[in-house]
Order: sequence, then structure tokens, then C-alpha cells
Amino acid sequence: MDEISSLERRPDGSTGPIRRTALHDTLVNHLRDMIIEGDLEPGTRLHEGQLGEQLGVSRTPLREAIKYLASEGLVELVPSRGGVVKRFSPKDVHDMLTVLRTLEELAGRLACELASDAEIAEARALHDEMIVRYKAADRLKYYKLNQAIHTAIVRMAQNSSLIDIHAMLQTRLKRIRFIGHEGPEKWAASVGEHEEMISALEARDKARLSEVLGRHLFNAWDRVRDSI
Amino acid sequence: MDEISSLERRPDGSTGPIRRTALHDTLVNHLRDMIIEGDLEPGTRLHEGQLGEQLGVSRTPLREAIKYLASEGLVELVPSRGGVVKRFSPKDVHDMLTVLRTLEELAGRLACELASDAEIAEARALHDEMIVRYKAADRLKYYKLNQAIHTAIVRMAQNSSLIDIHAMLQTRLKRIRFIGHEGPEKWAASVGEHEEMISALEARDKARLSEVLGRHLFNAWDRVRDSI
DNA sequence: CTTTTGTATTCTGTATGCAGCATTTTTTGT
DNA sequence: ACAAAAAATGCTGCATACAGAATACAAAAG
Repeated sequence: MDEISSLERRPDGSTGPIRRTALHDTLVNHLRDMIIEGDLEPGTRLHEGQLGEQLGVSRTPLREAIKYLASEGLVELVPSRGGVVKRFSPKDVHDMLTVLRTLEELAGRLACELASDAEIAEARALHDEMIVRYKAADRLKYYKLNQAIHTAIVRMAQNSSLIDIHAMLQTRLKRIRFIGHEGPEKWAASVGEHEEMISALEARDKARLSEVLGRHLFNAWDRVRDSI
Repeated sequence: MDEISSLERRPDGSTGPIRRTALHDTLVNHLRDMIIEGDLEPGTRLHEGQLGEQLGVSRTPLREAIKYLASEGLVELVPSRGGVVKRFSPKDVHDMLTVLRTLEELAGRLACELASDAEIAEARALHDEMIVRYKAADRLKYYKLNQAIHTAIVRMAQNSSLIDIHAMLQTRLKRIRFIGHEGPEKWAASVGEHEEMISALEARDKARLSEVLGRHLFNAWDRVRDSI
């Protein structure tokens, strides 16, 4: 069963006045996940009737969600043909990574200035946990913690616009990263870069953190470029 | 009369099969303009019934447009209260400018590497035209050309993601800039920076162009910070 | 006079219906 | 048998209709 309605139910059994979480958000998140995880491949038309039936909602909220995702850049709107899952060329990915790199370098500098000691400790905790997952070869959890660390560093920069745009680019790239599973030696290199990142952050070494973050993304590109 | 339908009519009197431009795009652009130009002030609820009647469209496409703008960041979606024009705090603006600055610095470096001579010549032409408008004290045309030059430099970087995000930030900031009318001496300073920009671009001097672009935006912030 | 509660209105959220465009299949003419 | 035209199908785009939530207002109780 893939119906959205099940996701609407409140997790806790509380009895207060039921404030239904807006269907819109649920739909957007659901569709976004379907695109990222490859359930909807690039080039696929988002068939309103069929998709709506599958998810258990009518066409109207579905259309609104599709328009929303179009503005996010995951979906392309073709006149009188509706929404189509956007296809990213290797150059598109490279372009996104170039921008992401610049933004993370900025985030690194700001984070060194503005982060609280507590925040840095949290990042260290995430990192240590990630290392555990790495040694256990738990790819999925490693991947999630990896993302969480990058997001944490961006949050420490305390710049809402930066947070927004970074999240947007991460989302667009998620699908790509989902595919690009690197081999053991490249994985090790990635972990090494993360070690550097954390120690630079703890030392509040702007230049070094910024440099590592940039190098990290550049290497990430090298690691996945063949699989696109 | 403010009806959208009038905007749908084709400007030329051609007789071929009428391919109606999608109402969605028209509506999005119209609403965006209304927000930027202050017809819809920050905090205003986007009243679907009333607004739809005013524009001569039904609620359905209007809602879709509102959702789209929400994803763009100009509108906030409040559950069971619909769309509200987003209000930017001074810190929000500062945050956006910080990001924009980093992106323009990147664009400047890339442009020096990748731009064709023809493109640089075009930018110079825009600049010269802008100077003419400046001397004529034609604020509106000056402003438009100013924007066009920045956009042109970003385009020269030939990075689609950079172009997208830059455009998004420019849109969000447009409303602010619309207000921030600086005095004569500050205006002159801005023009001076533009002179530097163009000559750095013509010399393909990465470091200098990047530096000027950054300084330019930083100064722009100083020029408008009081009027927010 | 203030506060609270019940009711009415208004607006959002969702569903459905209809018209037009695109594409595919069928039919007709050579 | 092949090509071109015409019909049929399916989907999107927009409008309308209905249900539920929030707010505003009024009346009653303290």
C-alpha cells in the first residue's frame, strides 16, 4: 500500500483537537522521495490521474505539489503535457557541484566564526558515529550521517539563505549521489577528508576547513563522474 | 482593468492556430511582479477568492501559482490560512547578500575564463548605455541596465545552476532594492565600481573582477541598510 | 463591564466535471 | 499495399462545487 492517507495519521495517540498536517507537504515530500530514490526516473511523465489514484488523492492537490516541485527544479513543466521528471546532464551536475563547493567553503568560514562550542561538539559526535558506521560498512547510515554533518556545518554558519540554497542543491544532487557508490579505497579517502574537516572545525581554522570542504566536493565529483 | 486574460492575447495579429501561452506562467509572473512592486505588501494574505476575481481567473490555477511562488521563497504557506507574502528581516537581507556576494565572486572568476570576446563587448555596450542613463539621471533605466550587467556577467560563467540561483536571489532582493534609493554621492560610488568591473572583465583579470563584485555588493548593503 | 461560549460567516482544502490539445489508430483514396 | 486524412482516445488545463476549519461576532453569564 502506497496511500498517502496513512502518512497523515498522527504518530502519537494524543486526543486533542486533530490538527491534520497539510496534505500538500506530505505529497511534496512523498513525490520528492520517489524522484530521488528512482521510483520516478528522469524523463518520466507525472501522470496526474494514475499517480493520484496510486497515492489515494485527487488530481488537484497533486497538481499543486507538482508545481511546487517544478519551482524546486526537480520537475519540468511542459505545456499541455504536464510535469516531467527533470534529467540532469553530467555538465548540470558539475555545475551544481561547483556552486555547492563555493557555498560550503563560505559555510566553513562562517561556521568557524559563529559556531558555539556545543554545536561543534555535536558535529564531532555525528562524525564519531559516522566512523562507527564506516567500520561496520553500513553504507546507508554512513551516507545519512555524512549528509547530516555537511548540513550541520552549514547550519552553524547561521545564514538562512545559505541553509535554504544548500538544502536545495543537496536535494537535487541526492539522486545522483544515491547512484554513485564508490569503491573501498575512494570511500576511505572520503573518510579521511571528513577527519580533516572535523579537526579543522574544532581548531576553528577557517582557511583549512574551507579548503577541505572544497577539496572534498571536488573529489566527490571525481568519484562519481563515471557513473552518471 | 487588471485581468490576466488581456495578457494572454498575442501581441502580433497573426492568424495561425492559437497556441495559448500557459496561464500558469502568466499568473506566476504577474503575482511575482505584484509582490516585487509592492502591490502586495509583506504579511498580506493572498486571498484566493478576491485575488482570483480581480485577475479574472478561477482559484485552481491561482493556487498552483501561489504554491510555485512559495517554493521560490516569495510566499509563505500557512496551514489552513493559505499564502502570505513573506517578510524579510534585515538579517535575512544581509544573509542573502552574503550568499549573492559569494556567487558573484565565483561568477566573476569563471566569466574571465570562459566569456567570449563578443560577450565582453556586449557587457561593455550595456555599461556604456548605463552611463548615459546615469548622466541623464534616469533612475529606472539605470537600475534595469545595472541588473542586466550583473546578470550578463553571471551568464558568462556558463553555469546553469549558478544562473538559476543568482536569478532567484536577485528576484527576492528586487523588492528591497526597489526601495533603497541612494543619494547622489553613493550613486556615483556605485557607478565607479561598475567602471572597475568592466575594465577588469576586459582585462580578464579574475582576482580584480571578483574583488570588485564583492565590494560592490557589500557597499550596496551599506547604501540601503537604513531604508529597510 | 468583562469574559466566555455559541453561532454564523468566510476562506481554505479537496473533489469532480468539462473543454481543448496531442497522439494514436482507423479508414479511405490512389 | 501505402499514404494521407479523419476519427477516437487519453491527458492536461481550467472552472465549479462541496466539505471542513478558522475567525468574527453576538449573546449570555459572572
